[in-house]
Amino acid sequence: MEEKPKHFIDTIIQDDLKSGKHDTVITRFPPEPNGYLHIGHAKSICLNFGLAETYNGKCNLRFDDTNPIKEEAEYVKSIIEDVQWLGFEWNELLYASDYFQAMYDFAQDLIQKDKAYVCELTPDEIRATRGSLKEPGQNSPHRNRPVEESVDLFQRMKNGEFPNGSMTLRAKIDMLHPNLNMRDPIIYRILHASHHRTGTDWCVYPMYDWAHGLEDSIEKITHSLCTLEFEDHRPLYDWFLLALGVYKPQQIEFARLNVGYTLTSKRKLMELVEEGHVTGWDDPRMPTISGMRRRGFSPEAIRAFSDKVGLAKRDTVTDMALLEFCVRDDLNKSAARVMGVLNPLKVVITNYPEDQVEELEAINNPEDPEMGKRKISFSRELYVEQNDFMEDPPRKFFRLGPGREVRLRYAYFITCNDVIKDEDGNVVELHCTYDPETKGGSAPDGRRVKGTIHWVSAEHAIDATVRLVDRLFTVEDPLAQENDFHNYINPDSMVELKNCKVEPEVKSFKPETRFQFERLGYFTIDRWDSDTEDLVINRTVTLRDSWAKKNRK
RNA sequence: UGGGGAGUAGUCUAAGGGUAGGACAGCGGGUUUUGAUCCCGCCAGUUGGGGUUCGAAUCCCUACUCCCCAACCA
Repeated sequence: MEEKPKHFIDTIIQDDLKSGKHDTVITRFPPEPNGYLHIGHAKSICLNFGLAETYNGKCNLRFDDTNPIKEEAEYVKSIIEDVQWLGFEWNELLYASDYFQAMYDFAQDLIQKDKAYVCELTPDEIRATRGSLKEPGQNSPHRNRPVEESVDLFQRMKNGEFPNGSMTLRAKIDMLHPNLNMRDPIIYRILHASHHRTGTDWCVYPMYDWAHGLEDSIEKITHSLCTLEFEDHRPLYDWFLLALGVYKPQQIEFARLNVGYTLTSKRKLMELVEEGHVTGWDDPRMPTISGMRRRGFSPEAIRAFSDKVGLAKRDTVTDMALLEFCVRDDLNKSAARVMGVLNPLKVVITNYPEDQVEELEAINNPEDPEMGKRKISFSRELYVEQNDFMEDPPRKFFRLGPGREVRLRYAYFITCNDVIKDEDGNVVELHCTYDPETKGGSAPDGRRVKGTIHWVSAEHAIDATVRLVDRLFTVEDPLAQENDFHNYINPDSMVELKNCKVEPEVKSFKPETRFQFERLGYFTIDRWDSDTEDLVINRTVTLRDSWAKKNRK
């Protein structure tokens, strides 16, 4: 608590604690269950739960379920799962719908105070009389109807006596107000719809501005954090709570997170799902929490990222590279290493005995000795990566080429003698010799090799399908382009490789195990599509590759 | 041309009158049985113009640029 504040909201909280305005911190994460949570929500979750954690306060998970037309129980379920997976515990699990009766009662109170009225204007008429950015609005003809009449009408709205759209309850504020939100905003609309929790109990549903402040107030939220677009709503938030004379939390706005080469808009993500550009909300390419999970991102990495992106009030696009850094940084420490060959090229060790098999020792994680060692089988026929061989390599290519010697990781030095091709001239096999003196990978004569490559024993390797997951879009900001964002969907965002050859060790990995294929990247076992018959592996992120980078230029 | 916000290296973010700092990215080097990790170094910034001040990213004026608001969405 004595710590230097991490950002402007942290500063406000520390000041409030110091001044005695509050003696505790109560925050909330208030998602609408109308879609899956994405990386932007992860930032908000980490912020709200993190602040509560830091100051020994509380954070509620509260579903802002005031619009039955868009909300579904499926989304509630996914959101609960996502928050838990990220590793946070809520103080209470709540729903705005828990407060429907209380909100209704407060609305009656507002009418009694002559600060709200039932309006019978149609949606078109309301729009027409709201004015515009530079034109003031006009009063509704029902604005000054007697309180009793509004009381009666509102009750009958609730009782379902009127059709959708025929009436609204509006706050009586100021149709001339320069802030459009203050021009007699609607606080209740008629909706004959079934709600995921309250069924058909209600025919009227509160609007966001009415509901949200009340939810915060009822829960005694100290700091109500939301994104910048609600800055214009703060005067209304305050007006309602002041008008009712109830506890008023402080709303504080921060800039939402944007990340390059992807989208953080629930609506647009839903389009990608519904139009079949991805396989679902949790497609490994999606920036949803469930998508990132399936791709192999760890909760720790996402939390570290949320911490590193910072918090301020300006619109920004965070570099995807930062997210990738956080993922690598965490997985480097935690993920076991194994070997896998994505594009296999057969290698025959011509001087290695036909039926011999040796068990060689390999380190599971050089960053963590606790993770131990394992045995890997070596034999006469192996697979190596196709791009670890070049027929006519440049000098700086530290891998296999005719006459070149390399080290097979944890095994032997081998030298390439013959290149076997098919009739089309494609390299299909290499004939190499090994140096029996170099077992384990070091030469007694002190001879050094420039390259070390990964391999698997042909006889022992198992097949796997590997999905190379890449950025979803071809441009950094798909919404800032001349054309619709659909034009920038990356056609190679997920390339599936069949018949990859991997260490048999991988078969023992449970779904969602995160591991490294040495020299390639971090991978995970797909939580849905993989089984013991058909191993399906997603590439989370590549390793940094300065060789590839050099060649790109 | 109504209202509300915001402008600091390529990106994100500190510094609130006193040496513009950190992270990511990039570049260079060292170690290395992963061209990974790790270590060292470098590059690079206050939107423009005035003013106040010994001293301004910070205070004042002004210009400019960008974002949000006209759902019975949240």
